[in-house]
This record gives sequence, C-alpha cells and structure tokens, in this order.
Amino acid sequence: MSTASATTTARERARRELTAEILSAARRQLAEVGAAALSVRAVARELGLASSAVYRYFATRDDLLTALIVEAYDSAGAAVEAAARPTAPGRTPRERFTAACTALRSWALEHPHEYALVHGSPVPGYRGDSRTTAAGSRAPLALLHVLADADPAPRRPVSAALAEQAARVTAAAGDGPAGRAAPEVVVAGARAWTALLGLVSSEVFGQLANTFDPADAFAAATVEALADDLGL
Amino acid sequence: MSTASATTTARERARRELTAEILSAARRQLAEVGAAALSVRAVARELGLASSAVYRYFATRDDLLTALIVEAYDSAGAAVEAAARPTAPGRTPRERFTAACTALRSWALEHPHEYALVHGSPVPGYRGDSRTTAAGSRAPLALLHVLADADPAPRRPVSAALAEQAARVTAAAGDGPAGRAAPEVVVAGARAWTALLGLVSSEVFGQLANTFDPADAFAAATVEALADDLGL
DNA sequence: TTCGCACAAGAGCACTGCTCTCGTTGCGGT
DNA sequence: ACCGCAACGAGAGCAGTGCTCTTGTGCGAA
Repeated sequence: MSTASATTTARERARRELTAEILSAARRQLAEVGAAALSVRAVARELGLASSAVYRYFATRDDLLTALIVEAYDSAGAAVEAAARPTAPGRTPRERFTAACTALRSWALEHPHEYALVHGSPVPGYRGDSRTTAAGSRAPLALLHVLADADPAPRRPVSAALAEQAARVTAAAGDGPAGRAAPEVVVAGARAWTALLGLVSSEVFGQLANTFDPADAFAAATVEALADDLGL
Repeated sequence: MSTASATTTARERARRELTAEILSAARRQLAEVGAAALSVRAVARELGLASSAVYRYFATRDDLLTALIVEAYDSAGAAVEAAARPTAPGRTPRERFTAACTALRSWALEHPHEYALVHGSPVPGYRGDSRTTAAGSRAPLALLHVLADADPAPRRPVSAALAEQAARVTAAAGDGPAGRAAPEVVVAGARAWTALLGLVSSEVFGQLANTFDPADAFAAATVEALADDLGL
C-alpha cells in the first residue's frame, strides 16, 4: 500500500480491464437471452476463458447479475434524470415530468431484459444490496425532484402513518429540493411512480397484448393523466 | 373411443389423478422455491417417480409452468371476481371496486411466487397461449364489469386510436355489461388496472423497502385515489 | 387369448453453477 | 538480486438440471 497508491500496477489494470470485459460480455448476453439464461460459462466462452477464471472476478453468478442490476438502474436513472432536467429555464414542471416518464418507458422498451431485471420478479432469493437501492433511487428521486420544484397544491391529505413514511423518503433524499417536499407531494409522487411502473411493466411484459398493444397512445394518455392528478 | 365415451377407464382415471398430483407437487414447489428453481426432477422425486415419467404428462418444463400460470390466473381471477360481486343489492360500485383491488393485493401477498409468475418478468421466451390470456382476463374484466355497472361520467376524452383499441376490449368481453362499456370507461379502467398492478408489483417485489414498506396505508390510499379518479 | 399401446424406469447426453488442485507469473519486501 | 506470497488461468470434477431413448411390463380392446 506504500507506493501502490499512486501508480497502478499492471495487475490492477489487467484486473480492471478483464472485469469490464466480463461485464460487457454479460451485458451482451443479458440483452440477448435474458437474465434467466445468462450463464457464467457462456460469458467465459465468449471471452476465451475457463469458467473458473470468471469466478476470480465475480464470486457467484448472482454477483454478476447484481453488477448488471446496478448498471441497469444507473442507465435508467441517468435517462430519467436527463429528461427531467430543466434544460431551458422556462420549461414547465409538467413538461419535465412527462418527458421523464416517457424516458423511462423508452428506456424500458429499448432494454426490456434490463428492465425486467430491475423491475420484474426478483431472480431467486432477492438481495437488498445497498448499491442497488442507491442506484435504484435515482429515477424516482428525479421525478420527486420535479414535483418538489413545482410544489403543486396537495390535492389529497395523507394520514399520519403515511406522512411518517414520507418523511423517511425526504430524509433519505438529502437536503436538495426533493428533501424538502411536503409529505402529500411525496406520497402523490410515489403513487405516480408505482403507476408508471405498472404501465411500463404491462407493456414490456406483454400484458397489453390484444388490447392496447401498440401502446404509444395509451402510454401518452396515461402520463398526461398522471400529470393532471399530480396537479402539474 | 367407442365405449370409453361414457365410462372412464382405469387408465384415464389414473392419468387424471397423476396429472393432478404432479400439478399439486409443482404448485407446492412453486410456492416454496419460486418459478426459477422449480425443477421437473424434484417434482418427480417428491412423487417417487422417475423424472422421465413426468414428461408423459407435461411434455416440457414450460408446459408445467404454463399449467401453473393458468392456475394462478384463475385463482387470482376468482378472488377478484368474488370481491367485485355485488353481494348485497345496495353495495356501491366504489365498495366493489376497492374490495376487488384489495383482493388482488391480498392474493398477491399470500401467493408472491404465483403473482410473480403471472405479472413478473416472462420466464424465458414468453408464451401467449390462448388459455393463459383467457384466464388472465378474468381479474381485469371483473374490474371493468364494476365500472360498467357504475357507468361513471367519463372524465377524460380519448382519442380515436384509443377508442378503437377500447372497442377491441369490449368486443372480446362478450355481451355482458362489460361489453357495452363506453370507450372512455374502458380506457380509464385499463389505466386503473395497470396502476394497480404497479402498486402490487412494487410491494410484492420489494421495491417499496425503506420507503412505504408496511404498505397497507399506502395501498389503501392509492386504491381510494384510483376510485376517485374513476369517478366512483 | 392375443396383440398393441400406454406406461414407468433407468441410462445417458449436454448443459449448468461452483470447487478444488495444479503450474505459472507478477509483485512487494528484504 | 532474490525469495516468497498471492493472484492468476486452466482443467478436472461434483452435483444438479432439462430432455431423450431404450427397455421391459401390464392394462385393455379386439
């Protein structure tokens, strides 16, 4: 630890690179065959490695999946954050909200397996890793940020129990605008978030087949309804 | 096929019974270890059979899962239908609606693996079997039935494209009250259905951890909000 | 009674996650 | 400059999987 702090030894470089290559191959395979069929051996094969070598970098298949989950959360979160950003000063909160919702939907349609990985059924016995929860908060927090900026008139009072849970959210949100949102706004935002997840999940998982299948109109109308309901 | 039409031969009986036993064992295993870990061999082991024998009754593991999917859809659908039924003549549509929503949530919490099977990520390459879609329509159709009975004033006009898709739904719903629902009502109902799925999925899949985790209050408030939004 | 077909069992194939052992090689401390 | 350790990749191997094929057996229709 003495001289190695500044210099990066060749081994460290090689480790980082190979880790990235494994992740990249796993990402490719995830996009192709899905999480259920992702196999450590196939990843190793694609890289010309022995399967046992991969286990030096990811102790278990679930660890590899967890890394992919974090990546997916971050990718989706970045997309939503970018769409929610007030690019122009005059951009209304409603525009930011609908853009963020649409961004999540688009991301999910472009990365269905990644979406299923993070918002579908938890794979075996789920993990509540702190990395995943942090990364998973980005998108809903971006939405809450928009709501806090708009500070809409709360349309629906919340019970004391609900307000306490909302306070937990604002406490975890830090001291930004999202951290100062009213409990009614937090609850309404959470409601909108779960509704959005339901909309996107239904479409991505094929539950809307034979009904609202090309779901663009349905999704757009639903997002508008959500914005109305939030008072944006 | 001559005399066998009336009498049930011993073979047929045995086949039906063993099929039921296999399904029952599979159901038990699904509830315990989840769909991903459900194995034909373990089912056979539990029944004291060779694994190859099971394949005489379900040609493939996916066929077994499909049967479980149909069972789960029917179970959930029956629970929702029962809750949505106008048990007393004076029961308001709003009561029926909230009861149906709560019934779905309760069913999902009692059968998380079954819920994940039908509303989580589709397992490998999905199947759009006609049996599953029919069974899967029961719960949302029960909700639509309640809405059609209430015939609320449509709060939100729908575009022509959306109305056409709604017509597809009413056409498939047959000639009951649900089949005569206005397009605006059908779309609003579909919106409520996806929102309900998002709420229940978020809770069952653990997405609400650290925020609205004992989710009874949040769920109840969300269902009330949905009922309000529907004009019930 | 006889023939045929459905049946259960078992071996076997290709695959999986994961572990263990082996020879090698890079790297830090003396 | 050297030595020893730890990290490394390869390969074999274990237990498990879905699924197939063959083999023998007993029920049931003709």
